[in-house]
Amino acid sequence: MDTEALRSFVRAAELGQFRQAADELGVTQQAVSKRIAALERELGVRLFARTARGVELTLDGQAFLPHARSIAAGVERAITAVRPGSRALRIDVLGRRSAQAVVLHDYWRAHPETDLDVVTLRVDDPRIAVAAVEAGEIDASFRTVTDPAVLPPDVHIMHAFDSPLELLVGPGHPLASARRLTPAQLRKHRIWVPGIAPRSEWAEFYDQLATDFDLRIDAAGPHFGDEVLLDTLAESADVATLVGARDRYIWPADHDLRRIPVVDPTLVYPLSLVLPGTNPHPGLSGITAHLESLPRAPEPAWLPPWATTPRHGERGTPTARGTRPRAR
Amino acid sequence: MDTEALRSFVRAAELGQFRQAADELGVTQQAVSKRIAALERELGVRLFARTARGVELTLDGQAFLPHARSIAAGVERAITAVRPGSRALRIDVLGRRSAQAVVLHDYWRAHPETDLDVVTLRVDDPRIAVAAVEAGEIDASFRTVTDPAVLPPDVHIMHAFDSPLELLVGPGHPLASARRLTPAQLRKHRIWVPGIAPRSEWAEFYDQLATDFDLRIDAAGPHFGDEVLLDTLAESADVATLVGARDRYIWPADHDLRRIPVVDPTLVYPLSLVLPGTNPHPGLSGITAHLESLPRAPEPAWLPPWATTPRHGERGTPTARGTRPRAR
DNA sequence: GCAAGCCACAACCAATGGTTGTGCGCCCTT
DNA sequence: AAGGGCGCACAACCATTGGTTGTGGCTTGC
Repeated sequence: MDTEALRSFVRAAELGQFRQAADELGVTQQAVSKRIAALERELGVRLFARTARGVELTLDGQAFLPHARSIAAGVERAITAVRPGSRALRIDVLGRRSAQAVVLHDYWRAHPETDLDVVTLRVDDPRIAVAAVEAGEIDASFRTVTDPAVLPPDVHIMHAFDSPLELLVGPGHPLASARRLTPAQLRKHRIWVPGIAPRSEWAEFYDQLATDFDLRIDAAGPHFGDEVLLDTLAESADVATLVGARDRYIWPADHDLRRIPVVDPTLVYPLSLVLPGTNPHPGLSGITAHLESLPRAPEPAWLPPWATTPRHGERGTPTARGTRPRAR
Repeated sequence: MDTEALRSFVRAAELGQFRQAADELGVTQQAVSKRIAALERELGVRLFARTARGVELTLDGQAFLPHARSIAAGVERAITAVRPGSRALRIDVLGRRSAQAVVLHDYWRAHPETDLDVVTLRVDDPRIAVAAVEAGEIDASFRTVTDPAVLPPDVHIMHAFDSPLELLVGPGHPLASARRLTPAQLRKHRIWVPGIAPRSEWAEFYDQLATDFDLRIDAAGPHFGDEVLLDTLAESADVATLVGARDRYIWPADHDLRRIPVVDPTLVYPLSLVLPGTNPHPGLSGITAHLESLPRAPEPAWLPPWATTPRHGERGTPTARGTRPRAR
């Protein structure tokens, strides 16, 4: 099926004439006639009744019209999604089930008119993401640059939102029935976070976390996918992992996994957004405003030392907050 | 843009290989390669990065994929909407702004998975609608057959829902500030209902209404469209019309038209649905169940004598209720 | 009765979209 | 290091499509 034929059909149905539609579309009347005839042949039904003063829709044509409109609009959106120069807002997330994607989805549901495309760079190195933002291939990226020195001058970074961590354990784990946990209670338990690339933002985060609270965080081993991780957790009595509270993991109901909030202090993974300093995409301001409206994690909270952006309405360095949990 | 190329793109993106996609689609690998190349040329971007073991999506390809999926799904729905034999549920309404369309829209919003097409036969004669139902061109029609003798044996009719009437007047009309009106209060005022075909269900209804309540109902004159009617009402100090309470008329805000409920008794236009007795469309049962769940108009109510279907939970003939309003 | 307007058909031609055959590059094996 | 396997791209070829112009039939309105 040819989408040009669909557009011709829509226009002819709206105008009631092949001739006018043809003029608007810049082709001859005969071309429109052939396009419609081809559509009718392909569908096996008559779409128009030919009258003396033009055409009018048959019942099949009436039923077909809204679908044709919707397809033509979809084609339009698809083209704007990739059109070089003025394409739709494009944001890089680490995964479709991540809290980042959830936050973007929330924004899109509140502003459904936004042409927003969510993509994944499939690389761990934040420098590649920064380069992609700088080159304009993506309009923003949920990455953290722990060393601000690597940022080019026309690339900025902002705090996106706080992602409080929860412990994810199977039903046989000794902590499975806890309603909430403190970091101190995690001390003797093995926490397995596979698939962490060395020297990545996640590695640094877990290193710091393990040091500050004396935890047994095991980042070794390849990551065979979420399914393997979740299966392992479900069957094991001594393996736990940490997940973001807003991450959307999906597991079979019979796995009976439990998410347990960690509090006092809340362990916060601070997510950042890498953005271009010059010529940002016009749709980006809505996203940043939405991010700034999100509440920060509740106090007391622990954040890694490289989260140098001060929390709203606060003075002092977050590093000071980070090294020792502080009661509110 | 060719939708076959889009389907190829989606399948290739999902499988990560042109070869497999080509096998599934029943064409050669070279054909898929050419289709994708044509898409890329048309869009002006590269959709796939060619690797040694197949292909993987570029950022543009990632952004394009959900749109391509949505278009392909739309094409699928468009085809099922008209496919002879097993097409989508198709229901005839008198107009897109009528209460009938509103009720169908309500149903569809509650059951968005329903493939439902709303069409309009554009004829006044209910016998044509009955013939269309009998022939299977439409699956149901919101028409009223006042003489059941014309119904073929395999076509049925059911009460659909009650449509209480409201008076629609401009700001200069003497009744414009009323909160509600009784039929007796309408007696001296001219009520204009243009575009009523003689001997149609509407003509019979208004005839009966005028007789029973001694009203001045003027059904003469051609109907030049809703805009003309609404403009006339807005400017006139002595013309009013009747509209269904759920009809969706749209008028400019500065027209300042008012809808005034008519009560004591409520004037009810009883809408019916014409359906086939044999081989009804499988999706029809949901519609009829929805219609039966709708509340009847509040008592006291006036209905035309030919509304012979007894109201739920009532005995006796509605004709008796019709000739004289009865208090609850 | 005739002119005007609109759609369909015919003839023609360029371009498309499919095929088969082949070449190139990468990975993995030996 | 060499070679086979695999997967995509390019070339050549051909049937079909999708555009054009020209024309005819039909209805409508003057």
